[in-house]
Amino acid sequence: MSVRVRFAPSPTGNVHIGNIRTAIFNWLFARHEGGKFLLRVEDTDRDRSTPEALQAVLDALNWLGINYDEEPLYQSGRIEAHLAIAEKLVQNGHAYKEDKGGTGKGDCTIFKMPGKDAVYTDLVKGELRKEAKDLKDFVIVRSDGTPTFHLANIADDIEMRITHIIRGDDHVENTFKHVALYEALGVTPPKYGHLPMIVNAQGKPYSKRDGAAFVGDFKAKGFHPDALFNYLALLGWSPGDDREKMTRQEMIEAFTLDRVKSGPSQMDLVKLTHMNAEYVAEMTLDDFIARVKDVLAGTEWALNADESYFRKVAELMQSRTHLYSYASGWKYFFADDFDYEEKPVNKGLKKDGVGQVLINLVAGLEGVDFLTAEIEKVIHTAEVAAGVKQGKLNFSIRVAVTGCATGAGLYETMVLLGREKVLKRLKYAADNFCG
RNA sequence: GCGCCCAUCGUCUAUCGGACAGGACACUAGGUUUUCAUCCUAGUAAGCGGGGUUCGACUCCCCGUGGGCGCGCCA
Repeated sequence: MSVRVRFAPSPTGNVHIGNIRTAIFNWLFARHEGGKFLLRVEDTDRDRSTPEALQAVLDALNWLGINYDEEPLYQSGRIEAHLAIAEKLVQNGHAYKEDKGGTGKGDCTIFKMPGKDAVYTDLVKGELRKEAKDLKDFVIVRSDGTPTFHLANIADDIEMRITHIIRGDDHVENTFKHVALYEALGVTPPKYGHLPMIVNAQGKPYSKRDGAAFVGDFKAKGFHPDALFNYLALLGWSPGDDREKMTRQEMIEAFTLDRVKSGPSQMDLVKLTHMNAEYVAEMTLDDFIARVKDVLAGTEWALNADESYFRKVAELMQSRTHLYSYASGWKYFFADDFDYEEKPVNKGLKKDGVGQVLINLVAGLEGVDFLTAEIEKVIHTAEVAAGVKQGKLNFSIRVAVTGCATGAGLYETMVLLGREKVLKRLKYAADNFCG
């Protein structure tokens, strides 16, 4: 029997990070087993399930490279089928109709639990059992005639011939109900595996308040999809050795559910960022430029930039770009109206004597070839003249020329900027910031 | 409240009874005879507590503690 798994999002426009990790584990499992990864769109909430919302979900999957097999199943088109199954259960004597709780809203259809202890073996948690007294009958069709989650869920899983259900931890208790439903229908239940949840620093479910929570947020913040995928795959799962940065293929080969941890894991944006930096550092320059330009779309100085000059800047900055969004700080390479950061200015420029040193530097830099070695010599000479230690002046010069405290190699940055801009900014800084 | 699940450095994790509990992020200290968000080196840091089982326990069992999840005509 070949493996068939599914990802079943509700198209509400956003895909939560916990849900996408579930998708990743399902996908990895399917690819590892040589099976199918299917998509089911749970669009029964007609108000929220707009075409745009569905497209957002599809975009998120596509962005992360999570491809699916076969045509998606739309749950909204299957209500008749769901109800037919409920009717069959009533006829079999496995379900009954009743005005539950005496609401006066009319009868709903209730599934009758078999009244025996339930047990199943979870692919990640092991054998789980529940006593009959803790298993209550539950509604499968509401009094307004609409099927509930439980009914729709198993009906569609049967229709899609799903063999393994890998889903969030919060569904463990439901599994006893679902298995009972399968058995009442005379269908062999699929295997279940429940994934622990992703929590925040407080141990609570990871949410929007903890920073980025939806796939789109990570894209907007400048994360590379492969890095997010890799990081999420390792949250709760490990290949068993010390590998962390892995290719898709390596993850597929190593992925098994018995290596999934059963306790919750805390999301660490700092570590994700580090992993992202590794992906960025090793990609080709062309790819890097394309991604960065995507982030910079709509930014005037970037749009108007000279191609080959932009390329040089990107080359210089790639290894220090942890997130694509860092590129928004490259403005000083392209335009003179960049912002000077307050702290570095206070620390590097607003000190006695710095202004004069910068002015002296202008004179020194006017007469030499504008190359790193020559620039270095001039700066050293200036340092000796000012009686400061070698390298001491670099920070002030950097702030004067770029407005930032950090960046690529100072001399390389100056060469790229060119003599004209450098001298102009040195003078500007001396005049405007230094005492 | 009842039921189920979980428990290794601050965080993500390795270890599936047997040598100094390993790696990564973060942090700290050096180095790269220039900054630095890159790179290199080193260091700090963990088995929740109590009982067992065993020659031997992080690993198995029990109790406690802590945390998570569930207990809807929500999904």
